[in-house]
Amino acid sequence: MNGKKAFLQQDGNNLQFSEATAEEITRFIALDHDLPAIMRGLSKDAKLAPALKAGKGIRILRQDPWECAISFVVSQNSNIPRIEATLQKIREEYGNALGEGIYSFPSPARLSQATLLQLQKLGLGYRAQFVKNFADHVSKHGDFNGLHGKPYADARRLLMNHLGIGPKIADCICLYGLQKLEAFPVDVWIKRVMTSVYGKEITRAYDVSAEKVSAEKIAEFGRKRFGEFAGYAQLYLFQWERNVGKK
DNA sequence: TGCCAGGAATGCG
DNA sequence: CGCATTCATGGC
Repeated sequence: MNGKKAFLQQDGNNLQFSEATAEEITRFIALDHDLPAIMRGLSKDAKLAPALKAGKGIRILRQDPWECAISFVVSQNSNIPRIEATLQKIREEYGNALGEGIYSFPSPARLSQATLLQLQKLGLGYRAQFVKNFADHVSKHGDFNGLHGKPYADARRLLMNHLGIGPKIADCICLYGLQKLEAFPVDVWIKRVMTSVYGKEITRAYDVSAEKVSAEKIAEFGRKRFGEFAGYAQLYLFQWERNVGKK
């Protein structure tokens, strides 16, 4: 976090942390999001309420936009264990050693020094080219072109100009990196849970069978249905769907 | 052991 | 546009 290591652990209602300030922790886990108010608003949707209840307390993090972007570019068409392993390799290979086996996430300048071949050797597959292009661009231009100050729709569109960033990953960057809480990323899990929970409504809204509706339609549906905190609805639905079948 | 993975680019009609 | 195919690799 912020190029340093930090430790955080929850003990009941008590949050314990070290090697970071309360302000840093508060910012990272976004305690400024008024979760009770957000839950009150979203739970007016009776179909969403079970997911909210099951995942009670889950929060959207405030991640560094750069790290967030690379992380989600790496995530595309992959699985979570592999994604975590790959990101760990990137940190070990190009980040700074912080002790205790912990490494910082590399800066854009540092990561752009990696060659395409080196990135491919980390197991990135075809995503290596996307990471390379994006690292080169950000290290050259220095920022995200002031994306923070732009409205959600503009930020999303600008992100999608980059190779390897489509609708879903742009939405994840908007949500977790830029704190555009109305973003509603649609992946395979969200597609599944949305068609099973809101199939009727989606069919009515778009006049296509719920199974055939495109990801972009579901994203639009989610934003309209859940409003300014659609991203929170997405997160709870995602967790809910992934935990189906588990205790 | 083949199917699937927190998708996106590309090409086609 | 909207749809189908292709992409590189590892987890299970």
